[in-house]
Amino acid sequence: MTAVTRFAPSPTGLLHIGGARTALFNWLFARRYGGRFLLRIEDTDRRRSTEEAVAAILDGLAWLGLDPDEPPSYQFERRARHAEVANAMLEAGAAYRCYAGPKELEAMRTAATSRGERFRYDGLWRDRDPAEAPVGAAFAIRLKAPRAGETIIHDLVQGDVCVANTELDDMVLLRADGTPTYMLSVVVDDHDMGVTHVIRGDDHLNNAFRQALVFEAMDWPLPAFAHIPLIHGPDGAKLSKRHGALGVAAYREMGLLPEAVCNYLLRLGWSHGDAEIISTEEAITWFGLEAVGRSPARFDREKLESVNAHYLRAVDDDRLLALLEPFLARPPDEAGRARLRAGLPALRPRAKTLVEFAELAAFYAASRPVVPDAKAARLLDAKGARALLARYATALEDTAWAEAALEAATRAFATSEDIGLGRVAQPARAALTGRTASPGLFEVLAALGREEALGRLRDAADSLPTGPRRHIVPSGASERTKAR
RNA sequence: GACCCCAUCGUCUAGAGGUUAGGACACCACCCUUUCAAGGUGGAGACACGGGUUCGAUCCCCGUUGGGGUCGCCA
Repeated sequence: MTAVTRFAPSPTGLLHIGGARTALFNWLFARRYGGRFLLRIEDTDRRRSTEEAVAAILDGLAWLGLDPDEPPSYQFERRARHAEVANAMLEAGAAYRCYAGPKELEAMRTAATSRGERFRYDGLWRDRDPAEAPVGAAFAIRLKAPRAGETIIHDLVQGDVCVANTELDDMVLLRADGTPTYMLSVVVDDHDMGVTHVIRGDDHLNNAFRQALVFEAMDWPLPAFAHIPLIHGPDGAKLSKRHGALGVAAYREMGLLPEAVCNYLLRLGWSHGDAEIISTEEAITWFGLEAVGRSPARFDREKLESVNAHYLRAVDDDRLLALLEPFLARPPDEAGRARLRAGLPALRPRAKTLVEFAELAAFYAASRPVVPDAKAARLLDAKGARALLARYATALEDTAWAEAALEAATRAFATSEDIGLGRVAQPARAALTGRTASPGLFEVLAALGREEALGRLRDAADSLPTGPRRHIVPSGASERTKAR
């Protein structure tokens, strides 16, 4: 089988998470069956389509690595072809001219609503003698839909879905201004592009019936349909602005990795046994529409971040460093970058996102003097802490600068001071990182390097108490000054 | 409201007539421990309800309830 799939977004907003998943499934399906994945920008709504939205879609797909196999096509450019098909249908008697104006349609709609019915065009001009048409008036071309029987879609995900043709109305194919509607354009384009599998959101399932009618009217082969369940927000309703329907760019800014986003999205509505972390290669060999679930899934940010944490550990150092820099408050200097690189391994299991990672890594990138946060300051201001750090720095001076040796030296120092390891580790951590929580002390010391580490220790030993009320105290009295 | 779709732990899901109903995220406890993580061990936690079919239903059928989607000369 040679599959041709397509992703067909309308450029009226961001590439949101649902669209991204639709694109992913289409991309995967094409890869799986050695076919082609196409991108079609459905920009026939001229008022709402924007250049920025097109750019956002292209950028988003590129970031996710879901590149189309051919340059994107733009639906509006094919309007002449669409009109041609509409006219062919008119010729064939599969469509007719409708002269009903907006006011008449509105009346129909309100009448239907008041009767508690679903609005359907009532076929006013369907069988009317064209001779009665107002001369020179604008007309729309409507599909002459069957009025009896039923239409069945053999959906690859939803199964056979059947609807009575009385539910379907004579939809507009070509507007009064001569532009094609979505319903027409989609069918013509899917046919002309040779699309074999239409994989899209469940919200299009109802459209599939109408589109099937057009395929039928033109005697074109029907593509296979696969309507995948929508992604819902935490409250169970379709993901929308309400939940902050974010573009994929927002996920990048949250510090998420594209491979993590793809992995998470893949598992939303599709599964392969107990597999959770799935590489792209595995996804391509495993993916299939038969394993796509039928029920909608809720978006869970925590799980996404957990998947991201997993991928964060696997990113190689160079890429991670590059990824991290935009998230750092200020770009590190050469030495800072080297410290950061050395500190990477111990940081990896501690961050779920690049934002968190950058936050945790800041102390490596920053240069002296380290400014302690409130809790760290309290530790440093504790009685005897600064003097202890001074002695500790001295004790480390001749130590070989490697984790094991540093640990041995530190333990020996604690023993000589007759205190527990924590009593020296905690203030040292505060001096070294400015925080009370950090990677292990010895990892930090090693990554910082001898000069920087001893410098930071002595900076803290030499500085004055940093409590909220900073008074200048006579030297020697500092130990009695309580930080409160 | 009409039409269509859906229904297993809080969430994502495995399961395709017989299972102690499995895994993941989150949660709780313990272990490890210089802090925070990570890791390890353990725990709590689900088949919406009612009828069928069957020797036997999470699984098949019907209904109920609940949730969702669609009802444009938007896409």
